[in-house]
Amino acid sequence: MKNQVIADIFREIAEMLEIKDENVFRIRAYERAARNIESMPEDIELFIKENRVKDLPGIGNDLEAKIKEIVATGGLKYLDELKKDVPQGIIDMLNIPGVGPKTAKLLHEKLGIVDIVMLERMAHAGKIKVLPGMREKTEENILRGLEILKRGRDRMDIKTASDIAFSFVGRLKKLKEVRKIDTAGSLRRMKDTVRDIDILVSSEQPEKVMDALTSSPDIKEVLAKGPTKASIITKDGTQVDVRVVEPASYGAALLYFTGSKAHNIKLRQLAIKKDLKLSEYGIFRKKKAIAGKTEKEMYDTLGLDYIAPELREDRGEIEAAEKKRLPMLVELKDIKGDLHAHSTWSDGGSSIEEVVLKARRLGYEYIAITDHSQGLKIAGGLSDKELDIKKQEIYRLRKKYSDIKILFGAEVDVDSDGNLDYPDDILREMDIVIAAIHIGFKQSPEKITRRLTKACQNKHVDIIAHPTGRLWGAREPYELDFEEIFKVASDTSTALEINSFPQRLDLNDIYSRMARDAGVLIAVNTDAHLAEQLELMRFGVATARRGWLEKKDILNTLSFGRLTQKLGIDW
DNA sequence: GCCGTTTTCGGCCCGACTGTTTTCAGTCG
Repeated sequence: MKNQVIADIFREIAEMLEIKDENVFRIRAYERAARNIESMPEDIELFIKENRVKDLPGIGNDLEAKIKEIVATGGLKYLDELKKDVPQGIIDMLNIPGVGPKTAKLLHEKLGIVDIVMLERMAHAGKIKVLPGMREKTEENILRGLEILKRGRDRMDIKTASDIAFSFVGRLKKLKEVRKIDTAGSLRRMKDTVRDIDILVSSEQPEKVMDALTSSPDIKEVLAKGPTKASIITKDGTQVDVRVVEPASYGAALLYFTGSKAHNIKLRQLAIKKDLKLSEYGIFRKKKAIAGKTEKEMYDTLGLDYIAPELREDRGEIEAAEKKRLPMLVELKDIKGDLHAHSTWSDGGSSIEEVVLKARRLGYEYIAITDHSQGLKIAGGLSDKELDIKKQEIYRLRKKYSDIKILFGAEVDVDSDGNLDYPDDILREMDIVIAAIHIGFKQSPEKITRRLTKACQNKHVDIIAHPTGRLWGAREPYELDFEEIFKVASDTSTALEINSFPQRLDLNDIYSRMARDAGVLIAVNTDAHLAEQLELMRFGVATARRGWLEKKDILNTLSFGRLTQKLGIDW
């Protein structure tokens, strides 16, 4: 899977060409290609094999050759050539908020600045404000940008972002000038990680909203403030962008502010084809506004079905909406139960009963209690004797709560050779068996792939949990031969999991879609270690939606009766 | 560098905010 490598190289080229002040459209061509390749739901090597690389949008003769070179050699001569002309230090300066290619180039040419350390020294020494087109303010802004860069504008996981946005929206909502308010941006699209928080407000008195916002006590810094738009940094270092529009433009602004950028660009191109103009204020024929109040109205006017925010990544959703062939995306209410939850029997913090009670409150038909297996000592894995006692406890609770089905199962460790941590005669007794890797992450992709396919081939295994092992901010996903895994999972009717934990969300959107296309069933589980964490399901469902999944693609949308048939549970 | 039911040449999404300007370039989303 070289998609990301290729995208990174193209993006690097685009940055260098910007510094070299090349034709902007040539630069955009590289950026566009990078975006497309990065987000495509198939492996680009497949396209090379089938000689269809040029079928990809934004790829012509030249980029096709470059893609082939990267896949064949791992590098690109053209990039090496560019690197001779453009010092890495200038590229690094582009990471400073407020510094773009023009400024970086000027700083390099006039002051010989080659890295960020040197830039900071020069700024403090007052050498920048004497350059043409620069004064005190510019120098201050560069220093401020350096501070922001140092503090790190890292991405947050979706739940953290969601929580911050929730409290922010809550406060702004109380203003009497605020008519409507929504979060937008990648948070509304439910991307797994989010960099900054976008909020859209509808109001007839934008200035008052701006004033209230920028004078709020939990704000550390105001980056920009105009009559309708402001960017601020909160005390915990999160950037929040707020835009205020009039009600007549609310839908257009929500559409624009939700993005993605690629989705917006494509919509605007579509508008141009129809002799219309699309902006955040509406859709215009000549000068006359013909849509803008709601998003639905905007899509209608373009001849498109309404596209859910989770799909707006320019991954074929606009074409599908034109043909009225968008998927009927799965919804949270379609989920009938959670098939992966822990209890105090292993490393969970809630008793089985607490988990069951929570599951009932969520209206589930069933809940699986799947504690760790014996080998995983650090997580309090259960021996076969303990399993017996736990089973008795589950039987007792089944009698007490007859309105929910409590499944007896385990999250069984897959050892470094692909063997399961319980023998078959124990697994046979379980309603549900989840296999997962918790050790040996550093093995070669081939070996990890073999471990997982071997686990799939065990007839007792129903689900593979968090297949790539990613822990956002802590552990990179391990590389796998997905084609092979999907094939074996499909052949053996083993479901792959979307794990709803915000640091996991693994499988991710792209791989979920690939898995589904390969005929693999998906299970959306929480892996809850506390009863309350059963509520994380909405993030897993969001990831499934981003992967274009429908109700029928997901194991735990089945009623209990259908589930027992599917899994061969003897109830 | 890509792309084409007006085109193989001449286009390429649209607008807000800032700082330096005296009408606009640079940056960002």
